[in-house]
Amino acid sequence: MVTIADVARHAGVSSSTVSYVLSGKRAISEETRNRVRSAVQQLGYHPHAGARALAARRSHIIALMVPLRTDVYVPVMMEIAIAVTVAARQHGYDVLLITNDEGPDGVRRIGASGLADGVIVMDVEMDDERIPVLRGQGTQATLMGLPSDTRGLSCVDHDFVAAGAQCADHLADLGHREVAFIGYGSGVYHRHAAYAERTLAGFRDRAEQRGLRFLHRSCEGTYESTAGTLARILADRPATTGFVVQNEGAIGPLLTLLRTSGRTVPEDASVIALCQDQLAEQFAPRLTAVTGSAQELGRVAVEQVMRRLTAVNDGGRPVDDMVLLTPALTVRESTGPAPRPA
Amino acid sequence: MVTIADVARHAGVSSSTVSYVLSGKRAISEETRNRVRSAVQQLGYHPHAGARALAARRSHIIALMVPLRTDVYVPVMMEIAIAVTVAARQHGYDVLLITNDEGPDGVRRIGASGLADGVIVMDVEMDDERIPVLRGQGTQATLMGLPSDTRGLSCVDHDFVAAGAQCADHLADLGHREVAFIGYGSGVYHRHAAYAERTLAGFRDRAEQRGLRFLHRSCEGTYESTAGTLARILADRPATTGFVVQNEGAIGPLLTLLRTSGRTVPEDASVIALCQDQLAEQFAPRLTAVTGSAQELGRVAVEQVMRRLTAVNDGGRPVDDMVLLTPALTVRESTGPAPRPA
DNA sequence: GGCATCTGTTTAAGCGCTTCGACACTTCGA
DNA sequence: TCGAAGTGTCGAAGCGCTTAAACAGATGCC
Repeated sequence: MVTIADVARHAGVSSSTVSYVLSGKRAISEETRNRVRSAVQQLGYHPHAGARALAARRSHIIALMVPLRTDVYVPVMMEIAIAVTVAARQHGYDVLLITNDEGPDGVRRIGASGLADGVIVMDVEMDDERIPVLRGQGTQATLMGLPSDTRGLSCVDHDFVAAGAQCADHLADLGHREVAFIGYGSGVYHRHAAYAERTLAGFRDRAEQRGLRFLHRSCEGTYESTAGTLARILADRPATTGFVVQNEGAIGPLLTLLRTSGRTVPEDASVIALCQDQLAEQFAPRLTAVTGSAQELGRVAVEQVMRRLTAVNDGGRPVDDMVLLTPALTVRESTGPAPRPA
Repeated sequence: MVTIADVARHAGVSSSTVSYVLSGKRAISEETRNRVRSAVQQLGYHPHAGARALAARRSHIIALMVPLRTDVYVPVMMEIAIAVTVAARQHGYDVLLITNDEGPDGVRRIGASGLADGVIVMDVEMDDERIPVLRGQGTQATLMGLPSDTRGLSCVDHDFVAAGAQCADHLADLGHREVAFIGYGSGVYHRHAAYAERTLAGFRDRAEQRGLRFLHRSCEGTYESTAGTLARILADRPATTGFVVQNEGAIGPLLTLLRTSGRTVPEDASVIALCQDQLAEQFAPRLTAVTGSAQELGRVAVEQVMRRLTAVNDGGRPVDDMVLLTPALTVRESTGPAPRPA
């Protein structure tokens, strides 16, 4: 293994000089700097991570705590995880993957062992058990999601309320009067998952403002469940012409079922999906969709932790910031003007 | 921060004794052990990861290198990543997430810095650039995938050849004579992605053995692409009654298109999907599918690295093992006896 | 010319842990 | 009864790095 001492010897300087060249924390003459740099190159030197963490009391690692549960649309999580990793690397950080099943103890472990300098917590609940631990340890963290009490924490999330509102607006603008919101399975609402409740609230409020009659039905995302849900909707409100689907699994079945029941999209019924653009493009007709950027979410989360880290490092108090990313509505082929009532 | 010295003081022993209690590397009397353990509990001691890595020359971290690319079915990757993380924790290891875009340099960095003790590399190509680096550094690694030269490495993968063969067998058993294989987009084959080529080869060989007439067509996974692909297949071979789909995006469109063209599944046409069971269950009819377990893949990969790590640690030479996991065919509602020729 | 100041570099003291060798004491076998 | 072997604990060295403090030499100022 190549150590800093090897580099120092090779460049004819002391090891502290090498350290200063690499960290830039002290002025070093250009000549020395170049000698050191080329020694580093030639020897293929990489500082030993553990030694660095021990001496500098910073590991240059952030932990990403991901849910183990899979009732949420999983591809998005991977996209976020990758976005976080890429963004972190740009700050010289690596990402440690922790699963949710470790719970509060996981957060404790990471903080107490100095394994990570900061934590990004996904799938945050309103009254998350991990939050008190985070506060107690003074672990620098960013939450993806909005807990009830955000003091001392940074948060970032999609603006689900806005997403819901956009759906209502779009349908209202097209002249629809009776609309239905096909949500996640009932378990998700019983758990009070914030993203589900907030989307629904945003939709509901805007729908009321715009004078829409609307229905919310939960749906497990299988074909049968979707069939049942749709049947109930059409039984209760036969005049429904606008559909918003949040459960990705229900999209395909819904389109098939509408077609089967003799409704053409978008002539007879309009469908808006709350899902990734990539998915929305796969269907026929291509779906009008409201989408939040997973990339952006990951990037912002990393930036928030970094900001907190540098603040603490400079002896300051980190600012608690909180960012809501506005999702975008992309109009495609699945929405159109409401049909004239028969 | 609580250090080992604090624990030692609290328990009235030396810090080396604490270390031995925790690692179990030397015999310690039961009484002392208990005193130390309770001190650890009371103080909430967690060893400093960096210090430990420095002294023991093991970080207790394994790196997982995931592809940045997204033309592969992404949910599976997240499932694997989580399975790896959970399995690693059971061995006292944490998982560091690295993206493919760092390429060989990423592997070099991880190895040289002692950040991770071992690496699991996903999405391995036949002639992967990272392999020589791995060998050169003597980094302990497991590859997910089968490169051409596996000397000095452990590998694990789904047995795609078997998966393809199972599809052919199942269709042949049901009496189908003309079958079509709807694969990934042409880019995947141009890249010589092993999973795609091996599945196809397995299918092709078995289909020939069983005397099936077959066609392979690539497909991008959009509705249009699937429509085009199906149209070509039916134009070339109107008597085709068996379909195998590997591209997850093409499944929904294919079912819709078959229905639209007046073919009922499974009475007029049988469909087998190569995808996750969860996805297969979402369609109507539920799909007969050949599925490899992502969980299992992750678990085996971790076990392989662990085995190598302990071997090296005990001064031995790690054995190169290579495991192919046989996927399972689950018969559901989308396959049935071939229709009698009109 | 002498003193303060600035620049660039080195020296040395740890960071918190593991582990080798030493040591004290007990037990066993001949 | 004595030496050998085993058991349980400790002391101290050292892992590779950072960083405060010291230092040497050049520069500027009065």
